Amino acid sequence: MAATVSEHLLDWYDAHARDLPWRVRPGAAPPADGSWPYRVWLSEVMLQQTTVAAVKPYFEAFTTRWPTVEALAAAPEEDVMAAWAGLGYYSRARNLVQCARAVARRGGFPQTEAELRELPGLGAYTAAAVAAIAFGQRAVVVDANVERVVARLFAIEAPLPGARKPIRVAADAITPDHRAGDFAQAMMDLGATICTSRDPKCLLCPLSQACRGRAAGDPARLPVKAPKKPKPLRQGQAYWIEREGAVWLVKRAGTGMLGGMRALPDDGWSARGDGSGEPPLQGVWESAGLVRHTFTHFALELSVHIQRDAPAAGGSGEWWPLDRLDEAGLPTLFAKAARLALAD
DNA sequence: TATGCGTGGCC
DNA sequence: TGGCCAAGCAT
Repeated sequence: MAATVSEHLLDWYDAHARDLPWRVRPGAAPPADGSWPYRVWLSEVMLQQTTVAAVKPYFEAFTTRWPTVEALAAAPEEDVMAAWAGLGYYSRARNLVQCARAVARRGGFPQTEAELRELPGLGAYTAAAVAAIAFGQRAVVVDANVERVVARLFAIEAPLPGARKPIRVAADAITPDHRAGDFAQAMMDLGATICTSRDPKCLLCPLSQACRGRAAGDPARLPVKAPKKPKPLRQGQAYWIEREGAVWLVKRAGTGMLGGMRALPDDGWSARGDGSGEPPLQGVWESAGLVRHTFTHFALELSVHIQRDAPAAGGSGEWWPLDRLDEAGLPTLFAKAARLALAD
């Protein structure tokens, strides 16, 4: 049965694999210029909790600008953070630079799952995925797609996240010794295109005959998930300080929310509570309106205030030319606030 | 094990 | 339209 599942799936993958910029077709040779593990790693990090559609333009931009891990390792962290702006989960960008530098120092990516797991930003999933896809190692690759497929295939009723262990055991049991990388990608393609969260297309599924979730009826209810906590609503202020065709930008603290990213000055709002309401400058402020933005764990209503012809701004920051604002690498929240201020 | 951490698309 | 969801990691 285990062999049957992986064989059916690999046959399906040979015929239906998605064509993605970071992939080679099943059976084709990877690029011979040594960039293959780099491209696999970069795509896997970008794809953490992020959709294929969102990743594509970033992957193209990164691999054009930094074609090798050595090139990325030599880049200023600031440039990488700015290039990552808009993709979210910015600790990934900080870890990306640290990882690239560690890999460049040691002369290339390690090839075992255990060594990969030691690199910054590589957890259980990414280490297994890189080991399997880039180096052909047998590894048990479990992401949200695999969890969904396996929970349905074996009709695992226990709710996530508690069900992680039995799901992993089941995934291990169906993972083949050969073509582990193709198998992992096939499971993810199946989850993304057939065994989708809503409205799974069982009639097109190569595993439907073996699927206990389908046999039990209503496979879409699996996997069962624990209820989510409600998101609090926070209020905050942001300040657009303009002078002679430039705006005052600050850099946020290295860790935590939007860590290390350029930003507008604000009043210290956070997931824990509202901002102080205190502007960073004296003077008259004009209201530019409200930005609503929902993060993973809270929603924010950000009031944007404008001061033009401002005197020298205090604290640390930089005057950023308005005609190059798109190069500042503002995360989406502050890009929205900037649009509001510029439209005013 | 629970929590903090982005964003955009979907219905 | 608001909640859900998407190739998770660090602590």
